[in-house]
Amino acid sequence: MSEQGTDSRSTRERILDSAMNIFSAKGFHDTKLDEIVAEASISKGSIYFHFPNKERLFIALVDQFADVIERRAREAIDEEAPGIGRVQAALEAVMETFGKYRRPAKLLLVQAVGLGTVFERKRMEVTDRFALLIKTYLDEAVADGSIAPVNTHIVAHAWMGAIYSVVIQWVYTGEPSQEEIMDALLPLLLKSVGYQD
Amino acid sequence: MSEQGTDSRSTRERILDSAMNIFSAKGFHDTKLDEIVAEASISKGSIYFHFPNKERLFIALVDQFADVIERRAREAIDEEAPGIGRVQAALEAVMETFGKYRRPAKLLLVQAVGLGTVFERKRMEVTDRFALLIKTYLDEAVADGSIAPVNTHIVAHAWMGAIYSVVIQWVYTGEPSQEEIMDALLPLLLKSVGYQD
DNA sequence: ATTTCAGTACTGACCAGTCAGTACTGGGCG
DNA sequence: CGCCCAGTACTGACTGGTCAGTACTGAAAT
Repeated sequence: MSEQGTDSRSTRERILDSAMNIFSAKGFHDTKLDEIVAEASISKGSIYFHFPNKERLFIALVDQFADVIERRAREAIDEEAPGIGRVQAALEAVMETFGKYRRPAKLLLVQAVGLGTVFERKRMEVTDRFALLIKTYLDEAVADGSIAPVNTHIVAHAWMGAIYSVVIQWVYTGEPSQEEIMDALLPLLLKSVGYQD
Repeated sequence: MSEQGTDSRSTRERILDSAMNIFSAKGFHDTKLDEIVAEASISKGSIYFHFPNKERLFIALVDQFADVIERRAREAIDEEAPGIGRVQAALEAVMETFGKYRRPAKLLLVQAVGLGTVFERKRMEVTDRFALLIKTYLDEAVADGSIAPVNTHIVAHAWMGAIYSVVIQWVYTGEPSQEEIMDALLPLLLKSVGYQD
Protein backbone atom coordinates (compact mmCIF):
# COMPACT_ATOMS: atom_id res chain seq x y z
CA MET A 1 0.00 0.00 0.00
CA SER A 2 1.20 3.50 -0.74
CA GLU A 3 2.65 5.37 2.18
CA GLN A 4 3.94 8.88 1.99
CA GLY A 5 4.60 11.85 4.25
CA THR A 6 4.78 11.74 8.04
CA ASP A 7 1.33 10.33 8.57
CA SER A 8 1.07 6.77 7.37
CA ARG A 9 -2.69 6.47 7.46
CA SER A 10 -4.36 6.77 4.11
CA THR A 11 -5.87 10.10 3.21
CA ARG A 12 -9.34 8.63 3.24
CA GLU A 13 -8.95 7.47 6.82
CA ARG A 14 -7.53 10.81 7.88
CA ILE A 15 -10.55 12.54 6.41
CA LEU A 16 -12.95 10.17 8.16
CA ASP A 17 -11.17 10.58 11.50
CA SER A 18 -11.15 14.35 11.43
CA ALA A 19 -14.68 14.51 10.10
CA MET A 20 -15.81 12.29 12.97
CA ASN A 21 -14.15 14.54 15.53
CA ILE A 22 -15.59 17.75 14.21
CA PHE A 23 -19.04 16.55 13.14
CA SER A 24 -19.58 14.89 16.51
CA ALA A 25 -18.56 18.03 18.37
CA LYS A 26 -20.27 20.73 16.30
CA GLY A 27 -22.96 18.99 14.29
CA PHE A 28 -23.40 18.81 10.55
CA HIS A 29 -24.24 22.38 9.67
CA ASP A 30 -21.78 24.07 12.01
CA THR A 31 -18.91 22.05 10.60
CA LYS A 32 -17.09 23.71 7.73
CA LEU A 33 -15.22 21.49 5.31
CA ASP A 34 -12.28 23.85 5.76
CA GLU A 35 -12.10 22.84 9.42
CA ILE A 36 -11.84 19.19 8.48
CA VAL A 37 -9.22 20.14 5.91
CA ALA A 38 -7.19 21.93 8.60
CA GLU A 39 -7.42 19.20 11.22
CA ALA A 40 -6.66 16.40 8.79
CA SER A 41 -3.88 18.36 7.08
CA ILE A 42 -5.20 17.45 3.68
CA SER A 43 -6.70 19.55 0.92
CA LYS A 44 -10.27 20.32 0.14
CA GLY A 45 -9.96 18.63 -3.21
CA SER A 46 -9.04 15.41 -1.45
CA ILE A 47 -12.37 15.30 0.26
CA TYR A 48 -14.05 15.57 -3.10
CA PHE A 49 -11.79 12.93 -4.50
CA HIS A 50 -12.90 10.43 -1.87
CA PHE A 51 -16.49 11.53 -1.26
CA PRO A 52 -19.05 13.03 -3.61
CA ASN A 53 -20.15 15.71 -1.14
CA LYS A 54 -20.38 16.78 2.50
CA GLU A 55 -23.63 14.91 3.06
CA ARG A 56 -22.25 11.58 1.88
CA LEU A 57 -19.14 12.02 4.01
CA PHE A 58 -21.40 12.45 7.03
CA ILE A 59 -23.57 9.50 6.13
CA ALA A 60 -20.48 7.33 5.62
CA LEU A 61 -19.62 7.96 9.27
CA VAL A 62 -23.14 7.20 10.45
CA ASP A 63 -23.26 3.94 8.53
CA GLN A 64 -19.81 2.96 9.66
CA PHE A 65 -20.70 3.22 13.33
CA ALA A 66 -24.18 1.76 12.97
CA ASP A 67 -22.49 -1.26 11.40
CA VAL A 68 -20.08 -1.59 14.31
CA ILE A 69 -22.86 -1.47 16.88
CA GLU A 70 -24.97 -4.00 15.03
CA ARG A 71 -22.05 -6.34 14.46
CA ARG A 72 -21.04 -6.32 18.11
CA ALA A 73 -24.60 -6.98 19.17
CA ARG A 74 -24.95 -9.90 16.77
CA GLU A 75 -21.64 -11.38 17.82
CA ALA A 76 -22.68 -11.24 21.47
CA ILE A 77 -26.03 -12.81 20.63
CA ASP A 78 -24.52 -15.66 18.65
CA GLU A 79 -22.39 -16.71 21.60
CA GLU A 80 -25.47 -17.13 23.74
CA ALA A 81 -28.15 -19.82 23.73
CA PRO A 82 -31.61 -18.69 22.54
CA GLY A 83 -33.77 -17.03 25.17
CA ILE A 84 -33.62 -14.00 27.41
CA GLY A 85 -29.89 -14.44 27.93
CA ARG A 86 -29.40 -13.19 24.39
CA VAL A 87 -31.20 -9.97 25.18
CA GLN A 88 -28.94 -9.41 28.13
CA ALA A 89 -25.80 -10.21 26.16
CA ALA A 90 -26.78 -7.87 23.35
CA LEU A 91 -27.48 -5.06 25.75
CA GLU A 92 -24.14 -5.47 27.42
CA ALA A 93 -22.36 -5.49 24.07
CA VAL A 94 -24.17 -2.37 22.89
CA MET A 95 -23.51 -0.47 26.10
CA GLU A 96 -19.87 -1.48 26.02
CA THR A 97 -19.49 -0.36 22.42
CA PHE A 98 -21.16 2.98 23.02
CA GLY A 99 -18.92 3.32 26.05
CA LYS A 100 -15.79 2.71 24.06
CA TYR A 101 -16.72 5.08 21.28
CA ARG A 102 -18.08 8.20 22.79
CA ARG A 103 -17.75 10.52 19.85
CA PRO A 104 -19.33 8.20 17.29
CA ALA A 105 -22.14 7.65 19.77
CA LYS A 106 -22.79 11.37 19.88
CA LEU A 107 -22.73 11.53 16.11
CA LEU A 108 -25.19 8.70 15.69
CA LEU A 109 -27.57 9.52 18.52
CA VAL A 110 -27.63 13.30 18.39
CA GLN A 111 -25.95 14.88 15.40
CA ALA A 112 -27.70 12.64 12.88
CA VAL A 113 -31.12 13.77 14.06
CA GLY A 114 -33.09 16.80 12.93
CA LEU A 115 -31.14 17.43 9.75
CA GLY A 116 -33.84 18.17 7.23
CA THR A 117 -35.59 15.77 4.90
CA VAL A 118 -32.55 14.15 3.32
CA PHE A 119 -31.18 12.68 6.50
CA GLU A 120 -34.56 11.80 7.93
CA ARG A 121 -34.76 8.68 5.83
CA LYS A 122 -31.31 7.59 6.96
CA ARG A 123 -32.22 8.15 10.60
CA MET A 124 -35.37 6.09 10.31
CA GLU A 125 -33.50 3.39 8.44
CA VAL A 126 -30.97 3.12 11.26
CA THR A 127 -33.49 3.17 14.11
CA ASP A 128 -35.70 0.65 12.34
CA ARG A 129 -32.71 -1.57 11.88
CA PHE A 130 -31.93 -1.58 15.59
CA ALA A 131 -35.55 -1.85 16.63
CA LEU A 132 -35.97 -4.83 14.35
CA LEU A 133 -32.90 -6.48 15.81
CA ILE A 134 -34.30 -6.08 19.31
CA LYS A 135 -37.72 -7.24 18.17
CA THR A 136 -36.35 -10.42 16.63
CA TYR A 137 -34.85 -11.61 19.89
CA LEU A 138 -37.78 -10.44 21.97
CA ASP A 139 -40.00 -12.56 19.74
CA GLU A 140 -37.62 -15.44 20.26
CA ALA A 141 -37.83 -14.99 24.03
CA VAL A 142 -41.61 -14.93 23.83
CA ALA A 143 -41.65 -18.06 21.67
CA ASP A 144 -39.52 -20.10 24.05
CA GLY A 145 -41.46 -18.93 27.09
CA SER A 146 -38.73 -16.82 28.71
CA ILE A 147 -41.16 -13.92 28.84
CA ALA A 148 -44.92 -13.46 28.49
CA PRO A 149 -46.39 -12.26 25.16
CA VAL A 150 -46.19 -8.50 24.59
CA ASN A 151 -46.40 -6.03 21.75
CA THR A 152 -42.79 -6.56 20.79
CA HIS A 153 -42.84 -3.83 18.18
CA ILE A 154 -43.62 -1.16 20.74
CA VAL A 155 -41.37 -2.73 23.35
CA ALA A 156 -38.47 -2.74 20.91
CA HIS A 157 -38.88 0.95 20.17
CA ALA A 158 -39.32 1.78 23.82
CA TRP A 159 -36.17 -0.12 24.75
CA MET A 160 -34.19 1.55 22.03
CA GLY A 161 -35.39 4.97 23.18
CA ALA A 162 -34.52 4.17 26.77
CA ILE A 163 -31.02 3.11 25.82
CA TYR A 164 -30.55 6.10 23.49
CA SER A 165 -31.65 8.54 26.14
CA VAL A 166 -29.48 7.21 28.94
CA VAL A 167 -26.46 6.89 26.67
CA ILE A 168 -26.87 10.45 25.38
CA GLN A 169 -27.03 11.74 28.92
CA TRP A 170 -23.86 9.81 29.68
CA VAL A 171 -22.08 10.95 26.53
CA TYR A 172 -22.65 14.59 27.40
CA THR A 173 -22.13 14.63 31.14
CA GLY A 174 -20.11 11.49 31.84
CA GLU A 175 -22.75 10.70 34.44
CA PRO A 176 -23.98 8.26 35.55
CA SER A 177 -21.08 5.83 35.21
CA GLN A 178 -21.33 2.89 32.84
CA GLU A 179 -21.56 0.51 35.77
CA GLU A 180 -24.42 2.40 37.32
CA ILE A 181 -26.12 2.43 33.95
CA MET A 182 -25.77 -1.32 33.46
CA ASP A 183 -26.86 -2.00 37.03
CA ALA A 184 -29.97 0.13 36.70
CA LEU A 185 -30.91 -0.15 33.03
CA LEU A 186 -30.60 -3.88 32.46
CA PRO A 187 -32.94 -4.94 35.31
CA LEU A 188 -35.28 -2.11 34.31
CA LEU A 189 -35.60 -3.37 30.76
CA LEU A 190 -35.92 -7.01 31.77
CA LYS A 191 -38.53 -6.24 34.42
CA SER A 192 -40.45 -4.17 31.87
CA VAL A 193 -41.26 -7.39 30.02
CA GLY A 194 -41.95 -9.30 33.22
CA TYR A 195 -38.68 -11.18 33.47
CA GLN A 196 -37.10 -11.66 36.91
CA ASP A 197 -33.75 -13.35 37.37
CA MET B 1 -55.93 44.75 19.75
CA SER B 2 -55.27 45.93 16.23
CA GLU B 3 -57.08 44.01 13.55
CA GLN B 4 -56.64 44.54 9.88
CA GLY B 5 -56.95 42.61 6.65
CA THR B 6 -58.82 39.34 6.25
CA ASP B 7 -56.94 37.42 8.89
CA SER B 8 -57.80 38.57 12.36
CA ARG B 9 -54.99 36.85 14.19
CA SER B 10 -52.14 39.10 15.21
CA THR B 11 -49.08 39.10 12.98
CA ARG B 12 -46.99 37.51 15.72
CA GLU B 13 -49.32 34.54 15.97
CA ARG B 14 -49.43 34.18 12.21
CA ILE B 15 -45.66 34.06 12.14
CA LEU B 16 -45.53 31.46 14.91
CA ASP B 17 -48.16 29.29 13.21
CA SER B 18 -46.48 29.27 9.84
CA ALA B 19 -43.05 28.84 11.34
CA MET B 20 -44.33 25.83 13.28
CA ASN B 21 -45.73 24.27 10.12
CA ILE B 22 -42.62 24.69 8.07
CA PHE B 23 -39.98 24.11 10.72
CA SER B 24 -41.69 20.91 11.81
CA ALA B 25 -41.90 19.64 8.25
CA LYS B 26 -38.48 20.62 6.93
CA GLY B 27 -36.28 21.22 9.95
CA PHE B 28 -34.43 24.36 10.95
CA HIS B 29 -31.82 24.67 8.23
CA ASP B 30 -34.00 23.65 5.32
CA THR B 31 -36.58 26.25 6.22
CA LYS B 32 -36.11 29.62 4.54
CA LEU B 33 -37.56 32.68 6.19
CA ASP B 34 -39.04 33.59 2.82
CA GLU B 35 -41.13 30.43 2.96
CA ILE B 36 -42.55 31.47 6.30
CA VAL B 37 -43.17 34.92 4.85
CA ALA B 38 -45.09 33.42 1.94
CA GLU B 39 -47.19 30.99 3.98
CA ALA B 40 -48.07 33.54 6.64
CA SER B 41 -48.70 36.30 4.10
CA ILE B 42 -46.65 38.72 6.10
CA SER B 43 -43.36 40.43 5.40
CA LYS B 44 -39.81 39.62 6.28
CA GLY B 45 -39.53 42.87 8.17
CA SER B 46 -42.37 41.73 10.39
CA ILE B 47 -40.46 38.69 11.48
CA TYR B 48 -37.55 40.86 12.48
CA PHE B 49 -39.87 43.19 14.31
CA HIS B 50 -41.24 40.40 16.47
CA PHE B 51 -38.17 38.19 16.77
CA PRO B 52 -34.49 39.11 16.87
CA ASN B 53 -33.46 36.32 14.51
CA LYS B 54 -34.33 32.97 13.00
CA GLU B 55 -32.83 31.05 15.88
CA ARG B 56 -34.92 32.79 18.52
CA LEU B 57 -38.06 32.29 16.50
CA PHE B 58 -37.35 28.57 16.48
CA ILE B 59 -36.55 28.48 20.18
CA ALA B 60 -39.75 30.38 20.96
CA LEU B 61 -41.68 27.51 19.37
CA VAL B 62 -39.73 24.89 21.28
CA ASP B 63 -40.29 26.65 24.59
CA GLN B 64 -43.93 27.21 23.83
CA PHE B 65 -44.64 23.54 23.31
CA ALA B 66 -42.40 22.33 26.11
CA ASP B 67 -44.44 24.59 28.40
CA VAL B 68 -47.70 23.11 27.17
CA ILE B 69 -46.53 19.55 27.76
CA GLU B 70 -45.24 20.33 31.21
CA ARG B 71 -48.37 22.24 32.21
CA ARG B 72 -50.67 19.42 31.10
CA ALA B 73 -48.59 16.92 33.00
CA ARG B 74 -48.63 18.99 36.19
CA GLU B 75 -52.38 19.58 35.92
CA ALA B 76 -52.98 15.86 35.60
CA ILE B 77 -50.70 15.15 38.54
CA ASP B 78 -52.35 17.69 40.80
CA GLU B 79 -55.74 16.05 40.35
CA GLU B 80 -54.38 12.77 41.61
CA ALA B 81 -53.45 11.66 45.14
CA PRO B 82 -49.71 11.11 45.75
CA GLY B 83 -48.33 7.74 44.67
CA ILE B 84 -48.05 5.72 41.52
CA GLY B 85 -51.41 6.98 40.29
CA ARG B 86 -49.76 10.32 39.62
CA VAL B 87 -47.21 8.70 37.35
CA GLN B 88 -49.95 7.05 35.39
CA ALA B 89 -52.00 10.24 35.15
CA ALA B 90 -48.99 12.26 33.95
CA LEU B 91 -48.18 9.68 31.32
CA GLU B 92 -51.70 9.69 30.01
CA ALA B 93 -51.73 13.48 29.87
CA VAL B 94 -48.41 13.65 28.05
CA MET B 95 -49.41 11.00 25.52
CA GLU B 96 -52.72 12.74 24.90
CA THR B 97 -51.02 16.09 24.38
CA PHE B 98 -48.47 14.70 21.98
CA GLY B 99 -51.32 12.99 20.22
CA LYS B 100 -53.25 16.20 19.84
CA TYR B 101 -50.31 18.18 18.56
CA ARG B 102 -48.45 16.14 16.07
CA ARG B 103 -46.47 18.87 14.38
CA PRO B 104 -45.18 20.51 17.55
CA ALA B 105 -44.23 17.05 18.77
CA LYS B 106 -42.10 16.54 15.71
CA LEU B 107 -40.50 19.92 16.20
CA LEU B 108 -39.65 19.28 19.83
CA LEU B 109 -38.58 15.66 19.55
CA VAL B 110 -36.79 15.62 16.23
CA GLN B 111 -36.16 18.99 14.65
CA ALA B 112 -34.72 20.53 17.80
CA VAL B 113 -32.00 17.88 18.00
CA GLY B 114 -28.62 17.90 16.31
CA LEU B 115 -28.56 21.60 15.47
CA GLY B 116 -25.05 22.63 16.39
CA THR B 117 -23.76 23.93 19.68
CA VAL B 118 -26.23 26.75 20.20
CA PHE B 119 -29.31 24.59 20.36
CA GLU B 120 -27.64 21.79 22.27
CA ARG B 121 -27.96 23.67 25.53
CA LYS B 122 -31.64 24.27 24.91
CA ARG B 123 -32.21 20.62 24.14
CA MET B 124 -30.51 19.50 27.32
CA GLU B 125 -32.41 22.09 29.31
CA VAL B 126 -35.71 20.76 28.01
CA THR B 127 -34.90 17.07 28.49
CA ASP B 128 -33.54 17.72 31.98
CA ARG B 129 -36.72 19.57 32.81
CA PHE B 130 -38.88 16.61 31.82
CA ALA B 131 -36.59 14.04 33.38
CA LEU B 132 -36.64 15.97 36.64
CA LEU B 133 -40.42 16.12 36.57
CA ILE B 134 -40.60 12.37 36.16
CA LYS B 135 -37.95 11.84 38.81
CA THR B 136 -39.81 13.95 41.38
CA TYR B 137 -42.89 11.78 41.22
CA LEU B 138 -40.94 8.55 41.00
CA ASP B 139 -39.21 9.57 44.23
CA GLU B 140 -42.61 10.29 45.71
CA ALA B 141 -43.81 6.83 44.71
CA VAL B 142 -40.74 5.26 46.26
CA ALA B 143 -41.21 7.27 49.45
CA ASP B 144 -44.80 6.18 49.95
CA GLY B 145 -44.02 2.56 49.16
CA SER B 146 -45.90 2.31 45.86
CA ILE B 147 -42.74 0.99 44.26
CA ALA B 148 -39.42 -0.42 45.46
CA PRO B 149 -36.34 1.84 45.62
CA VAL B 150 -34.55 2.32 42.28
CA ASN B 151 -32.07 4.69 40.69
CA THR B 152 -34.77 7.20 39.83
CA HIS B 153 -32.41 9.41 37.89
CA ILE B 154 -31.65 6.69 35.37
CA VAL B 155 -35.22 5.44 35.36
CA ALA B 156 -36.49 8.94 34.62
CA HIS B 157 -34.19 9.31 31.62
CA ALA B 158 -34.99 5.82 30.40
CA TRP B 159 -38.72 6.49 30.60
CA MET B 160 -38.35 9.75 28.78
CA GLY B 161 -36.38 8.07 26.04
CA ALA B 162 -38.92 5.29 25.74
CA ILE B 163 -41.75 7.78 25.40
CA TYR B 164 -39.80 9.96 22.95
CA SER B 165 -38.95 7.03 20.77
CA VAL B 166 -42.42 5.56 20.54
CA VAL B 167 -44.00 8.97 19.99
CA ILE B 168 -41.52 9.83 17.22
CA GLN B 169 -42.31 6.54 15.50
CA TRP B 170 -45.99 7.37 15.76
CA VAL B 171 -45.56 10.96 14.57
CA TYR B 172 -43.81 9.81 11.41
CA THR B 173 -45.77 6.72 10.47
CA GLY B 174 -49.08 7.09 12.30
CA GLU B 175 -48.43 3.61 13.64
CA PRO B 176 -49.03 2.17 16.14
CA SER B 177 -52.31 3.83 17.14
CA GLN B 178 -52.45 5.91 20.27
CA GLU B 179 -54.55 3.28 21.96
CA GLU B 180 -52.09 0.55 21.20
CA ILE B 181 -49.32 2.76 22.50
CA MET B 182 -51.10 3.49 25.76
CA ASP B 183 -52.04 -0.16 26.19
CA ALA B 184 -48.47 -1.33 25.66
CA LEU B 185 -46.33 1.50 26.95
CA LEU B 186 -48.03 2.29 30.24
CA PRO B 187 -47.86 -1.27 31.66
CA LEU B 188 -44.33 -1.58 30.29
CA LEU B 189 -43.15 1.48 32.18
CA LEU B 190 -44.97 0.56 35.37
CA LYS B 191 -43.68 -3.00 35.29
CA SER B 192 -40.17 -1.70 34.72
CA VAL B 193 -40.19 -0.32 38.26
CA GLY B 194 -41.86 -3.40 39.65
CA TYR B 195 -45.37 -2.08 39.92
CA GLN B 196 -48.28 -4.38 39.06
CA ASP B 197 -51.90 -3.21 39.12
C1' DA C 1 -46.23 64.40 15.13
C1' DT C 2 -44.59 60.57 17.11
C1' DT C 3 -44.79 55.84 17.87
C1' DT C 4 -45.86 51.37 16.33
C1' DC C 5 -46.03 48.07 13.05
C1' DA C 6 -45.69 46.25 8.45
C1' DG C 7 -43.93 46.16 3.61
C1' DT C 8 -40.21 46.04 -0.21
C1' DA C 9 -35.97 45.88 -2.04
C1' DC C 10 -31.42 45.12 -1.34
C1' DT C 11 -26.70 43.53 0.38
C1' DG C 12 -22.82 40.96 1.33
C1' DA C 13 -20.81 37.21 4.00
C1' DC C 14 -20.36 32.70 3.73
C1' DC C 15 -18.98 28.25 2.18
C1' DA C 16 -19.95 24.00 -0.65
C1' DG C 17 -18.30 22.68 -4.58
C1' DT C 18 -15.06 23.24 -8.94
C1' DC C 19 -11.19 22.81 -11.81
C1' DA C 20 -6.79 23.58 -13.83
C1' DG C 21 -2.71 22.11 -12.51
C1' DT C 22 1.17 19.20 -9.92
C1' DA C 23 3.49 14.94 -8.46
C1' DC C 24 4.43 10.43 -8.56
C1' DT C 25 4.06 5.56 -10.33
C1' DG C 26 4.24 1.98 -13.57
C1' DG C 27 4.45 -0.18 -17.83
C1' DG C 28 4.73 -0.75 -22.83
C1' DC C 29 8.03 -0.32 -26.59
C1' DG C 30 11.92 0.45 -29.72
C1' DC D 1 17.87 1.40 -21.11
C1' DG D 2 15.54 5.96 -21.66
C1' DC D 3 11.26 7.86 -23.42
C1' DC D 4 6.42 8.64 -23.63
C1' DC D 5 1.92 8.17 -22.02
C1' DA D 6 -1.82 7.04 -18.93
C1' DG D 7 -3.71 6.69 -14.60
C1' DT D 8 -4.17 7.83 -9.79
C1' DA D 9 -3.87 10.81 -5.84
C1' DC D 10 -3.88 15.12 -4.39
C1' DT D 11 -3.70 20.52 -4.19
C1' DG D 12 -5.66 25.14 -3.20
C1' DA D 13 -7.21 29.41 -5.28
C1' DC D 14 -11.39 30.63 -7.04
C1' DT D 15 -16.57 31.04 -7.98
C1' DG D 16 -21.33 31.64 -7.67
C1' DG D 17 -25.71 30.76 -5.50
C1' DT D 18 -27.99 31.33 -1.42
C1' DC D 19 -30.34 33.52 2.26
C1' DA D 20 -30.15 35.82 6.93
C1' DG D 21 -30.34 40.10 8.07
C1' DT D 22 -30.76 45.49 6.99
C1' DA D 23 -32.30 50.02 5.28
C1' DC D 24 -35.64 52.48 4.21
C1' DT D 25 -40.48 53.78 3.31
C1' DG D 26 -45.43 54.08 4.39
C1' DA D 27 -49.44 54.38 6.93
C1' DA D 28 -52.57 53.83 10.73
C1' DA D 29 -53.35 54.85 15.46
C1' DT D 30 -53.11 57.78 19.60
